[in-house]
Amino acid sequence: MGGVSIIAKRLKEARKRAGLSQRQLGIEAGINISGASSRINQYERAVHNPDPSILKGLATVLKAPLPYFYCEDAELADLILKFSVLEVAQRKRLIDFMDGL
Amino acid sequence: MGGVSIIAKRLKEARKRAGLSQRQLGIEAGINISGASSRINQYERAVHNPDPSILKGLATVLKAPLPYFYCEDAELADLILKFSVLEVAQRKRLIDFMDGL
DNA sequence: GCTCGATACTAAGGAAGTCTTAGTATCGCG
DNA sequence: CGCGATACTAAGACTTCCTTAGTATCGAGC
Repeated sequence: MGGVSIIAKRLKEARKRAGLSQRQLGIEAGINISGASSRINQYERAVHNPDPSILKGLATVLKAPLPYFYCEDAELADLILKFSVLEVAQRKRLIDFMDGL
Repeated sequence: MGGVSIIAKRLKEARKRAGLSQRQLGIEAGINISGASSRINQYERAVHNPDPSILKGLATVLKAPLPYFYCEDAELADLILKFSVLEVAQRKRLIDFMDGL
């Protein structure tokens, strides 16, 4: 079977990177404590899809930009993650470089 | 007032660029003809939020990557759009450049 | 290999959202 | 103005998510 949704995959990926449990992630993102574990689990298994406003909170905890979670292409996902930690001046240089390609 | 959701904004932006009506966009993306106009309108006004699977269809018609529609940061939005039209070799060069920053 | 706590996972109904339908408002132009 | 195309809206049918309660699985220590 092809794939769980891309959100599910990226979410799990980012949560592991952050070293959090499903429950911890949910709580830190402001989800009601009693449903936190179940909801994050449902998201990671693509039983349900978090809407952008929820995912934004998770993204903040996981220190990744929201668009990252919708990225099927691995290269683009990588680009987005790395871009998000660049300084303003470095971003400018990167964009200038790209415009010159 | 602050803002309609970022999806709404980017959707309208991209549809205008493509020169399509709300109805046309919906139909080309495979939405049932009788509800196409109303649904795209609801998305652009953030009355309702399209889920990723629907938005993917719209993204294809509008020739933009899915993550673009979730991008609040204008620079990152621009980066994503431009990256999506690069050749494989150019993408590689861009990523190498970024890794060296 | 047993126990215990933590973590992962699941079913099901109530709660909250979307989609469809039908229709009104507005715009552009002859 | 009159007409077609486009934009927009309300509301009920319909679909999906969120909460609750509970089971399964894993790992560490004994």
